[in-house]
Formats: sequence, structure tokens, C-alpha cells
Amino acid sequence: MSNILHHTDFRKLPPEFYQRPTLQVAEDLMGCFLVRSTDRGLIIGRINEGEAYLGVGDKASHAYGERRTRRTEPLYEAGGIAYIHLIYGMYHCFNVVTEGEGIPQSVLLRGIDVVEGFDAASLNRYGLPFDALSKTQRKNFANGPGKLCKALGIDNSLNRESMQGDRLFICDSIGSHHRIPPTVERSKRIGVDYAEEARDFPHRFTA
DNA sequence: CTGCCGATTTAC
DNA sequence: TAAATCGGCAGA
Repeated sequence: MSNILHHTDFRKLPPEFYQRPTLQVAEDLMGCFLVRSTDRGLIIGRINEGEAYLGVGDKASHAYGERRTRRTEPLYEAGGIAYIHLIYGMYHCFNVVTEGEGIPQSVLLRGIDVVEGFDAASLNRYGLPFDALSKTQRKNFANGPGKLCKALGIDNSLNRESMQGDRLFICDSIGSHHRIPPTVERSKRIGVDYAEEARDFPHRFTA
């Protein structure tokens, strides 16, 4: 059996998918497959958690009030690229930019279930093969934005990366994995208690 | 330039 | 419950 993925074996989500209302994109991303290709091989994870950040009117968004700095610039580009930032000096967060050019919104990817490339991901995260991990380590392997980035080897070098490229993209079908539309739940976003009324927006999606 | 803080994670 | 650790940001 070949591990090589034939071009007909996967369907990348097109730019038009991302260039829609952010809440809809966030919901539709649940159950899709995040794909990362590195020299350690292909890592694939089923997306099970994400949060929508609605830009200028959202006090939890980096682009609140049209804040436009070197950091937030990718958010203003057309949907379908990566927005990656460092948090607490040591963890990366990966967003996919949504909506059209000039509308600075995104979806923060917060959790995946790895389905391919366990050892590559485990080496990225712990420097150990997957079967060397404890039960707890496996259970909490990529269930947070920083953990997800560590597992997939995502850092600032992928900021602004197009989701139409080959290093980092999202599919609704890849190889033997096919999206099954999940039951999606909504809740308050994590870690935005400072954001006044926006702290209560039900913009977190779980699959 | 100074000083504070964060879309987090982990260890104690 | 608190430390780790540093770029971004606002204000002086």
C-alpha cells in the first residue's frame, strides 16, 4: 500500500470556502481535516474545536477597532491564509483568515484529533514516538491552540501561508478520511475574560 | 524607552 | 496556584 497521496485523493477547501461569514466558516470547519506536510512526513488531524474572531466590533479580536499593526496585517488580507501569533512568549496560535480583503476576521483552531502521522506529531510535541506517551499525554495531545501548533510544527514561518499551498491546508476529504458533518455545539470563547461584553459571545465551536 | 499583558500550558 | 518567557502595544 502506498502512502503517497494521489492528487485525486484529497479536496482542499477553496478560497471561496474561507471568504464567507466567519461564524459559518467556523461551524463548517468542524470535522474537516487539517493537513501539515513537513520533512517528518504528513500529519493529518480532524478539527474538533475552533473559535470565531469577528474583527473590528469584537473586543476579543486582535483587530478590534480596526487596529492595524505589523502583527494584525494578515487579518486584513483576503480569506484563505494563515494568521499565526505567539502568545505568552512560548506558544503559537494558528488562525485561518476569513472573509474578503479588508475585513479582519478569522477562526482560531483550538483542537484536533490526529488521524495520520502520529509519530511525526509526537516527535514534534514530546521528542518521543507516540507509543511512548502516557494515557494522559495522548488524551491531551492536541486539545488546545498551543498544543495543536506544537504537534504540527506550526510557527511564525507559516504566517500568511496560503491554504492553497502544500505545507499547510484543510480538506473535507483526504485519502480514506471523509468529513462526516458533526453535531456542532457552541459556547463562550476561552481566555477572553478581559473582553467586556465580547467575553460572552457564543463563538466557540466544538464538534 | 519603559512597563504591562496576553486568543496558553505545565508543573508544583 | 503560579511560573515560564517575550513580542506587541500604549503611553511617556
